[in-house]
Amino acid sequence: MARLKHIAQQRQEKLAKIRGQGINPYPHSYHRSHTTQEAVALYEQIESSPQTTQNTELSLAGRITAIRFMGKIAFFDIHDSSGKIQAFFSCNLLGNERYEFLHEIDIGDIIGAKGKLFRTKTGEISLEVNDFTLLAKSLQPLPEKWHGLVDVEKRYRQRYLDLISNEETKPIFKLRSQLISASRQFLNEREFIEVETPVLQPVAGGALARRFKTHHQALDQELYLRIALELYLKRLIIGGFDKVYEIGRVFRNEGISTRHNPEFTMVEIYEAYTDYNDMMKLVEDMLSYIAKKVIGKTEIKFGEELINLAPPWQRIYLREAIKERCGIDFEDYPDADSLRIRMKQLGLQIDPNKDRGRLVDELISTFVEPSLTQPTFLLDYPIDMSPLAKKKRDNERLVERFEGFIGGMEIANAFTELNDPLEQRERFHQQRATQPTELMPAKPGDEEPEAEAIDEDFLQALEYGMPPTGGLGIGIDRLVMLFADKQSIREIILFPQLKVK
RNA sequence: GGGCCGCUAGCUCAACUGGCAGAGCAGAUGACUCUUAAUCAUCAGGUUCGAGGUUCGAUUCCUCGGCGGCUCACCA
Repeated sequence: MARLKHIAQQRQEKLAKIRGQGINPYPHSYHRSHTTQEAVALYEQIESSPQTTQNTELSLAGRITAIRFMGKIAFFDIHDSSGKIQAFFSCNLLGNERYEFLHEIDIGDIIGAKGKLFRTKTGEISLEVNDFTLLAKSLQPLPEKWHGLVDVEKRYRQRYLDLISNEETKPIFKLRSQLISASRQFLNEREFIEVETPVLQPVAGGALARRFKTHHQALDQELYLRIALELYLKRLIIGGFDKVYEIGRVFRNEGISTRHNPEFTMVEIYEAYTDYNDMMKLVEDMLSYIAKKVIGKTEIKFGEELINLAPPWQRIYLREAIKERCGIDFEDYPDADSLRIRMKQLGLQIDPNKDRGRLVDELISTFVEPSLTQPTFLLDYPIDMSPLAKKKRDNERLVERFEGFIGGMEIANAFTELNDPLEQRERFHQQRATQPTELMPAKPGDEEPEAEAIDEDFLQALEYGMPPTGGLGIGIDRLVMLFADKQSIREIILFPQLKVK
């Protein structure tokens, strides 16, 4: 009883009272004729065309978010997913008994109401209710009406309350939905086919990240949650689907931050007989298509910046970008040790376990990434950090890879896919050899090394022959952050990962 | 995992240098036939995140722990 406090207890008493009157506080269904938004639009239309003064009865339903009694009349605010409308109740119209029953209704309850639309003296379109039905009794008090729910932790843990009481939350997730939907449209229009590949994988590859491990009982087999979509989508290219994509969740067992959630959504796109140049074109076209579709223009505001997504985006060679910003030409440092020494000279604190690829990555994120506000492609990465990309046509130490940056965030990653099965095998082995220790089992008690079991099944697939292919990955969450102008990934994921209390 | 900051009524926030833990909203009761952060009157509502410690006395100071925010590391 201490936990089920005062208000909840009072509401339970009301609930019992309602049941005592033979009323079911949780009926099975209710047929509404309009959403609140449709109702408001309907009345505006009726007003603007005087000849059709037909004002018919309609029925609405939603959650009560405010109650204002004024003696023998009352005003309730009713919210549904489309918006809000005011309901007007009067003792005259409802009769004493039904009017009195209104006192059993609380803020937070769901009701259905029938009546005709009108404008109040102060000009608000309202429903003059001649009949109403309780559809669900609420037993918990809602957050305060004026400030809403401010406590960030509660907003994430009880997202439904955030959605109910903070008006600005719902549009973010509508935007997210539209963005994903526009991505599908774009790709479908270009005759890509959408596929679904395993989330549970015996060998989770395609990226460098710690995995989540799980176990299948019946098979008595270890499985991993996927960390990328890549290796299965390439199998489909080999299988003869020339244009495939998948939008799906991937899982990375890494740190959590304002830009990282353990599970996040990626779209990966593969197209046979293209290379990374074609993929650049695809990213530009796709993002400006999405922008036009979702917000009607290619300019977006992100923080203080105005970003224009219209193609063509700036293209910079990675080597030049790094050299320009910190004076280091990574081509002068062919191994991790020499590069590390050079970086230490700049006052950087360097993790001694980092291999050359990771050191270059650190140069990017320290010196280059933050300044890439306008859409920019960084081109041609060192081979060390890209085991799945094909070498440059004229440089053995670089691969045909680009990353797309917007608003200082990495949004896209793409390469001309490596399709030489023997070289791929060799690169996997090299990668495993330089694997930093932190990807190895953390505790001595852990079983087999987690890092880089080689995906033999994938290598076998490659041996059957994969056409030259361009591949592209786009982080949907980052894209939503950009479009929603949010600096934290938790604001654009409905239920971000939090510790269990 | 490290650093900094935060946690007080259902919600939003106060409480000076350590001295009786308070307000608004939400709730209950009453008044009110056009309100909309309705208004007015009355009432109720607390393990001050948890456990220790210092003190005559702790929301306040100290230690440990929990959860969160920002940030660094890892990563995308």
